[in-house]
Amino acid sequence: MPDNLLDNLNPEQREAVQYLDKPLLVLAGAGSGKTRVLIYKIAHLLQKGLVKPQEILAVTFTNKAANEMRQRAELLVESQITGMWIGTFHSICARILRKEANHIGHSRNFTIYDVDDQIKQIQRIMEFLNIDQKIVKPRQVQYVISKNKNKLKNAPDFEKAATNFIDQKIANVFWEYEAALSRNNAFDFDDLLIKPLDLFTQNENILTKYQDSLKYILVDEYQDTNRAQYHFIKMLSAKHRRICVVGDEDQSIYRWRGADIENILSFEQDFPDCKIIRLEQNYRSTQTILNAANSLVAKNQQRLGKYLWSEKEVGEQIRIIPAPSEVGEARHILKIISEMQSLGTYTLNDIAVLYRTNAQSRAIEDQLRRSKTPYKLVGGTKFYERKEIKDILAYLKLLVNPNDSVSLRRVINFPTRGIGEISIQHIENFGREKEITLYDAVMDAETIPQLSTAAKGSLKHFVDQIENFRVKISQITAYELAQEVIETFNLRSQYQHSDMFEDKARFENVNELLNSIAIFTETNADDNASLEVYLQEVSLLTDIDYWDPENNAVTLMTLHSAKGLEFPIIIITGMEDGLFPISRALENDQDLEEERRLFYVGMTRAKDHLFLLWAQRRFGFQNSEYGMAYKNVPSRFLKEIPEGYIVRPYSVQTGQEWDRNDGSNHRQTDIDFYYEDKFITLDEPLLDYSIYSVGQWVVHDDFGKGQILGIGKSGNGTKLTILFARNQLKKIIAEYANIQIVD
DNA sequence: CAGACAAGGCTTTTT
DNA sequence: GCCTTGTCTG
Repeated sequence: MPDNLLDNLNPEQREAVQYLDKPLLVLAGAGSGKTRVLIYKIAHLLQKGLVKPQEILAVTFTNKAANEMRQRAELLVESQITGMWIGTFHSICARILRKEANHIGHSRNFTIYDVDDQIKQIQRIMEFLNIDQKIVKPRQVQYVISKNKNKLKNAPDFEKAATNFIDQKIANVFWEYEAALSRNNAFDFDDLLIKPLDLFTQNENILTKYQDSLKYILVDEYQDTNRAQYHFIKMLSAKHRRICVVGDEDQSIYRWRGADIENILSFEQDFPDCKIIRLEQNYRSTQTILNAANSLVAKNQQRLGKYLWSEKEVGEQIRIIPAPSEVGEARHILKIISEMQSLGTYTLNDIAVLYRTNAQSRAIEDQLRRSKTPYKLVGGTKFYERKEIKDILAYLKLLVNPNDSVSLRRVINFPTRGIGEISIQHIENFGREKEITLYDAVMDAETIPQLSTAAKGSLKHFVDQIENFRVKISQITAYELAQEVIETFNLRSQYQHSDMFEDKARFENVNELLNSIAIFTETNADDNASLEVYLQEVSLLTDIDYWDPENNAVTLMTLHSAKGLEFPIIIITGMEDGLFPISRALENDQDLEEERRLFYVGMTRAKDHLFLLWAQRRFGFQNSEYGMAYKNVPSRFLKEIPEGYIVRPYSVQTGQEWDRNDGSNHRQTDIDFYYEDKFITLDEPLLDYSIYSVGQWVVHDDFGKGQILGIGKSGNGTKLTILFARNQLKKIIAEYANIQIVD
């Protein structure tokens, strides 16, 4: 164990590590070594023998960060750290609920519902309550319920506040929803945070137990805590008050999820005797990048304020690059990648492409694939949300928790066993009458008069199979069980002999899932290797937890996912008003400030080079029209960066600017422009599956000359959106109309 | 009751 | 534009 543990820290970091007995707020700017402080603090506490590992509660933002933190602390103290409470709020709360479930009417084998499960449950309730799902949308109901639970408002609270018809309906669903989850022995994501609060409030002895045993509390990314999380740590630290929160109000980007920036802004009021330490030296970015980011975020009103400085070199200017379209933007990314690689100091791992919305990845992926550039995509369709994976997990969840009616409904006729929607209705009605769970109703299928003999036989067989497996849970490993379940119910073989590309991918995904269960079984000690723990942990994993920084490839992800990471080269795409900042945030200052913080987070991920790209036209939804290309205006944030830090290319737009409201026949010329003294031509067709391309001029028999604004499919035909003279916007099927391309 | 096809809705960001 | 959902047909 090294005695000079603290020598690697700067004075402020060292002070933060050694300040132990009172509440501490560390305001840590981007790249100022806050993770370092947390790791050294854990190591320091353990090395001095001040606390035992199981007496530390350390909350991180991702599971991945938790693992890394533990491993790096282990390196410092030169021994294994076991038993420490480290993880995300959600995983720590799940751990507590597992231990204490019986005190709040659940058992430890509870199921965790994701948004998809929640919506399924809500739909069933709405069917039961005869609420028209076209008028009140289940997705909306889920959103409202979650939003309220986030604010610690329960069904009675919501009902009291409900004034209009729709809210009253939602209130009814809210009540039923809570009852259903309770019957199902299930928690949703919000419950994981709320239920421990109920537990602590209702059982003072349990609260005391945790207050006494968790002697030191550390919270990372404090600016992104919500009300429930705030109460959670406040309750636990109330007695000993040995709490250290680390955060940066300028990086608060989860307001939409209930995060309350007030939690960090008002920490001083909550803990009047607290100490505040500012970490303002940035070790990550060049002075140019840092100064530009500082200037940007200084436009925000809601902040405590700090000014980051760096001893790193001035570095290259930030490059702003306009592209004609999202395809052009993607091609610029290729150019940047090859230019950066030609410097000889960077690998593909050093490059990340960031964007505001997941949908933007498509065009970029497309170009990367064509140029055979390896890339890794974070986010999008998450692994555990894929149908084939959810099917298998639903079987496993049902085995562990037969009360879970959402999972039961998912698998009761998959693979098909002749139990259709009508039969399920009969079973449900029966269960409701007898006040028994859906699974118990299925077990009693024999006595349900409305069911056909075939259905009864099929259900009997199904129940026998499930019961058989339930006995095995305690006898064989989670991996063996999953394997047998997959074999028995044909959950893999049905994808095996298919020629379809999707099925091949599904087959591989099933193998990958089995692999992950195998790893879990191997790496966890007996009592923690149970199927129930696996299922609960897996529900809380996110895509970033799988991101492999080693595997040599460019990383693609949302700006949100990039939080906490750093790369030598950052390319931020879609710097357009309406996309970033996103249109919905333009309406109020608070949302706009959050967008600005998000941009700040993106900029400060960069160590050496920063590129900001925008597309003059972009396909996709905009102005509530889909599949259309619209002219974009560069992001207002670009103007907020002082000119000295940026370099803009010279665009050779010889013609007038493109304007879809202008019926005149000028040709689009923004395909070509100068960039850093080089003349770049993007002369490949934008969409190579069609002889048509966006921007092309065509002649139509009736409408005359027009310009193609959008290309799409309609059945087997090609649907063209064309702007003709006198502002006539027409959608035309190319194969039926007589369209000539004008050169 | 299951598969095929058409219409409708929808995108911020995620535990 | 895409994906999910609903409806029609065998």
